[in-house]
Amino acid sequence: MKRYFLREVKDDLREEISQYEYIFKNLDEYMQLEIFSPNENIIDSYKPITKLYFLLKGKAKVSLVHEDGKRSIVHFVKPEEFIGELTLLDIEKEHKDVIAISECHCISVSIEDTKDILLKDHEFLLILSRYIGEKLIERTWFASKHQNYELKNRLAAYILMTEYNDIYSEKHTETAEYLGVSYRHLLYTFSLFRDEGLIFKEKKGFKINREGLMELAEILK
Amino acid sequence: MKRYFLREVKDDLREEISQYEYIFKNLDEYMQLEIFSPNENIIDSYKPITKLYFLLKGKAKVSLVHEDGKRSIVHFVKPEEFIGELTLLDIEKEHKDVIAISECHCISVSIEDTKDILLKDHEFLLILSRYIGEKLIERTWFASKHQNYELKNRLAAYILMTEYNDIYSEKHTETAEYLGVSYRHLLYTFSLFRDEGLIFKEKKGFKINREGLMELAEILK
DNA sequence: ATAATAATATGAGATATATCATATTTGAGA
DNA sequence: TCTCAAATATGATATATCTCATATTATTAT
Repeated sequence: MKRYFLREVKDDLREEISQYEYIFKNLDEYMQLEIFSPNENIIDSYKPITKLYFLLKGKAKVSLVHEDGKRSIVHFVKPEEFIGELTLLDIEKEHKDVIAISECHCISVSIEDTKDILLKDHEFLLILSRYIGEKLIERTWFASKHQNYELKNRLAAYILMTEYNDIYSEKHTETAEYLGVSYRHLLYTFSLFRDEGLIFKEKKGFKINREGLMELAEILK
Repeated sequence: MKRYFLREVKDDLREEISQYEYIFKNLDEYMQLEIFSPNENIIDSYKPITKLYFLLKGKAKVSLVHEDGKRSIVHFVKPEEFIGELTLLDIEKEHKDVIAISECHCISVSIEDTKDILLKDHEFLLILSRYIGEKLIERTWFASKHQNYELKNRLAAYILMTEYNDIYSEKHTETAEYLGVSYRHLLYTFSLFRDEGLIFKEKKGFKINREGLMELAEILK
């Protein structure tokens, strides 16, 4: 992980950051830019969280390990999302791992230094409430669909959600941990999709048949 | 549903309400007391939400109906919880049904009238963020356990969570919709629990064998 | 009190998903 | 380049959970 003070940051990047200054008003002196490499931990579940992060670029996964050793991915963090906000609010007893999937650029501020300011700032708190509320809505939706529909429907929706230019190229291991099914069963469903012409293997990922997948996914709404 | 202005409310009840005035500071003129009977809708998914509620007494269920007609209960609302807060924040496109299970006493304030005040009040927003954040943590935990453990473990944990004086007396229909399994399968698991001496049927509900259930539940942590 | 509706119960059979075993391929680090 | 761990892949078998059918018993509303 590389860390920079704002004044050390190159102009173009500083420009990018300045676009989010309305969130961390007057906290320039506390803001740093941190860059994480793929597979690097942004947050470690066994280390205390000391900073609030705001992701500018990249993708990270939030995951936990169950008592029986299996792992669940509970969220994929994307740009313009916070990391560590529940610790800022002092409501999380045990936190999760956050691991960079691709290179991640984050704004960071020390919780200790900025908590008193942020938690009295109604504009910040409104942004934060909305962010947490949207995550709650998204997770509630996801969990209720998980409870009610089988993998083929959820997988179709997930492929459509993550494809880019008609190519799906997520890792099967991560997909299984996110969708909460065994790797084996995920692969059965992939081979079913291939048999039915819903996906076509390419060197890099799978070409998708959008209409076919939408038909399977639409029951989730 | 019966609705009262604060001034109409009896002294002892007004006393009870005044304990929460730190939440709705200076909004006395907007506050009302609403009383819902069991099975009455506090929120209807097909009607717009116009009020923010704060539950004082009673229990309510938040549920949704899937495209295929099945119902999921996503949350049980208990005293000191909000209802309608995601609408206040303007982030919920489709909201859910909220139905009183027992008689529910709620403080209500009109969103239209109080939004401008509440969303600029950092003390209120901090309370709200924490409330939403705690729900997020709880729901994330619940969903990940659902993905990873089978019904017998989750049911044992749920029985321990809801029992009162060693008696479990939730409705099977609601439990099935909350735990996200078919009613049939829930009943199979109940009869398994009876065979194994984990619960004993009584006139009103089931007597529980706490140690036995804890053994099954402990893997969830 | 009566009818209608919801909740509780149980059986038979189907299937979505898990477990375990094992082999091949890919990618990252020394 | 080589090595080792991770990711991909496939088979065989077990089981957790679902669907549908059908009765009985409580509750609620008229």
